[in-house]
Amino acid sequence: MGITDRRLRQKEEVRQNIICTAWQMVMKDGWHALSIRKIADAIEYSVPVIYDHFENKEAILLEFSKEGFRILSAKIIEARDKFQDPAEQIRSMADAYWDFALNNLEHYQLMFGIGMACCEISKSMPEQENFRRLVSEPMEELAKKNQRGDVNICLKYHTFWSVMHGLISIKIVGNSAYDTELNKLVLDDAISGFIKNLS
Amino acid sequence: MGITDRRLRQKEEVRQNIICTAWQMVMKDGWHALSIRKIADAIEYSVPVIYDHFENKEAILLEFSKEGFRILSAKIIEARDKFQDPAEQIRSMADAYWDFALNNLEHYQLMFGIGMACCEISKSMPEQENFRRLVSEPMEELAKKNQRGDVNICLKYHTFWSVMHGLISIKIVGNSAYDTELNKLVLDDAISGFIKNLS
DNA sequence: TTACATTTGCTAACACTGTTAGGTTATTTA
DNA sequence: TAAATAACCTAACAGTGTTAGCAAATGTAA
Repeated sequence: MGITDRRLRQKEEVRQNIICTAWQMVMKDGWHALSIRKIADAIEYSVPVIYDHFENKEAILLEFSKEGFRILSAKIIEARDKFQDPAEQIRSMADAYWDFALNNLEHYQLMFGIGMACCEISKSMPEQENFRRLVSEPMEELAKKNQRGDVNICLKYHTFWSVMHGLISIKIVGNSAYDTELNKLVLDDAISGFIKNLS
Repeated sequence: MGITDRRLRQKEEVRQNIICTAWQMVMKDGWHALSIRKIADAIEYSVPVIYDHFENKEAILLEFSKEGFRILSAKIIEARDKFQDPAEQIRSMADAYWDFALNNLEHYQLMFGIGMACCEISKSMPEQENFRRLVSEPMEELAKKNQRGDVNICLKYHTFWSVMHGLISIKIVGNSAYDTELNKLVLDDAISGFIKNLS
């Protein structure tokens, strides 16, 4: 009885050791630097031992993804319970979501699969700058037309792109969980609101 | 003269051949299945020839990212020029953006780095379902409070998440191109509009 | 205490990956 | 015809995830 207990405990310890070591690697050099061999080296076990605890490398990364959702949920609850008014609750939860993503960047990236190949887009990519200009121009025009000298076009551009990109990212990652028609409705809804805000 | 011309032409042909073959692979098995060796095999050249045309594997993928931006820009222009009214232009551009992303999924993924590890989130991930419920509840409450039986909570949840996720994705990928303060403003702006729409 | 069974852990290999050094062959220029 | 250059290949380096098969330690039962 006690013997099997201890064994299970020791096995769990090794498992935690794997996760902990893996996380240190992800934090230090990013998720792409994670390697089964390096983990095995660090925990001073041979490689196949890792496979006694995890089916494959992806399963380890999935662990962090799940952990991320757990942390996020906790933060969301905490934020919600600060208020009674539902509008305030939503605002508070949005803040919590935002803070979580920024403070747990690695978690968030693994949760939603952000930043794989073709990173470093930001620097000197004329294609992106061109796109930005194209989208901004009509916004500027609309603002001018409505005598809205106060609006920050750069900000509006970001809002616009965020709505678009966010919706699409979610559709791609969580494929077919919700149908395209609904997503289109969300888009129309969001963009209508966007334009209204600019008028 | 003509000789160097032909050489340049032939070199360009090989380059195009590499890109074309690589793209076929990406379309067939996804970007993760892309392999320098497989490309070399397909174009019937040895591996180092690839490196005469591209610095590394990422450079090939970057080519598709750039191509994606070119296609998107063209679509955006096309959509814009259908209208004179800027509000209509924005709406049209949003539609074009949407269509582009759905019709050029591989391009879009490479452009913004979506869907790396930890895919297949959709299926049976209680953590995500839990999160969805948590976020939806106050929305439902707010709608009820304002006697808005018409609003689709599922839709609102998606809009909410899209704004959040989109903003954050962009911040992560295009790191430090725009400062955090601006992004926070965008968030507040978007969420305020969101709540207003729900009242 | 001995014999068997089970768990645990390892070595070594398979089949890949991106990348590059160095040499060979063919083509072009002087 | 000889030197220079470009084109191209072989073979290797240093990794990667994953697994088959074996050895040793540990537990259980006779």
